[in-house]
Amino acid sequence: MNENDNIVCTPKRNVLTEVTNSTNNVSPTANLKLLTTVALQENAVGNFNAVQYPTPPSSAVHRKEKSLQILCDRFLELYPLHSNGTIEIQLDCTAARLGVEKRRMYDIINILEAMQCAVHKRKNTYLWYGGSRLNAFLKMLKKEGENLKLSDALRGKAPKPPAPKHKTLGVMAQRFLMLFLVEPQNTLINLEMAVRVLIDTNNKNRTILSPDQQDRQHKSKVRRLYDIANVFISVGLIEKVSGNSILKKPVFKYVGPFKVKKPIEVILYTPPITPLSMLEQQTHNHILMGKSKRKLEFTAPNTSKEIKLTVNTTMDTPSHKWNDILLVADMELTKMKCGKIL
DNA sequence: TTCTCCCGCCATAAC
DNA sequence: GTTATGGCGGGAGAA
Repeated sequence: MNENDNIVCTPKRNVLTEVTNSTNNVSPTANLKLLTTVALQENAVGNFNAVQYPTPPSSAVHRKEKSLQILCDRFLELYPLHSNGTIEIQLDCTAARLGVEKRRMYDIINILEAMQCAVHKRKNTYLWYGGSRLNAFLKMLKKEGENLKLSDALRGKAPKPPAPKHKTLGVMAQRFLMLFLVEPQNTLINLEMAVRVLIDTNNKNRTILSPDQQDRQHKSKVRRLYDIANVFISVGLIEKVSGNSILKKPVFKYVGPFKVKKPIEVILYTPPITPLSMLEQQTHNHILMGKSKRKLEFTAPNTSKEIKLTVNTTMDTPSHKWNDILLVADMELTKMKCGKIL
């Protein structure tokens, strides 16, 4: 008898297919997902002391039920925007509680971090501020959007802002939001036009990209904006407006700063929403700036001057303005189509 | 057929 | 060297 016979071999990955009744091999990520589910079920029996979200078999879960918007909704149930003080978020635990892969948590937390709802504290750990600093940050974003002349860039009257080097998703989220903030209330923006403003077409790499590569890059950015838009909808910053007569594709409208999710949550969690003072901002700047090389462009207001600016909340924007913006969108799409043909 | 966007590979940063 | 993070695009469900 060989002594190696007593050594327990590492099980083959596809052994879990017996549990899932799948005939296919199980990837490492799928293994993790399954283990997470099993852990959840065991924790449900034990004392997990948390809201449980048992994960139904993937075959029973519709695509829409797994959307980033719904996932973010559930995330915000765990960590409300109106929570008092700061909460420490363990990313892996949160992913397990929501029954999703950790990768999906990065999608959400990166966007929320870009909105200063959270800050990366250390490995696997984020500090959750909720919406406490959102109002002040939106004012800063509006100012920055004006500096970047995004409103003019939207109409082709100004150069597009330079491409971000790091934290693309977060930076794109900030810039996407800027587009709404620099425009009057009820301005409709669609993803195609947003992408064309947010992507720097003059960067060096652009010149060596083939039309096919450019097309793929464009589509990739649109995909990212869908992700961002879904999180923004969940947060209550924007709404999807469908069924307009000019554009077939949905457009988005700013409805922020952010919504109160449910009446019961107002009772449980909601203090009055108060803009963060500059003093408080400065106190936390060292945390917000971080030391990561993967930085966001805008992390905190820099001057007291910026705090004086207000977000345009005019409610009586004339309806012809909608048509104006839709016309811009239509022109952008037409230009894109023509450019593609040429 | 096109739109929407989930999923997970894999490169890079962080440790 | 290992692990954490996040860019990216394939491809499948929804419209």
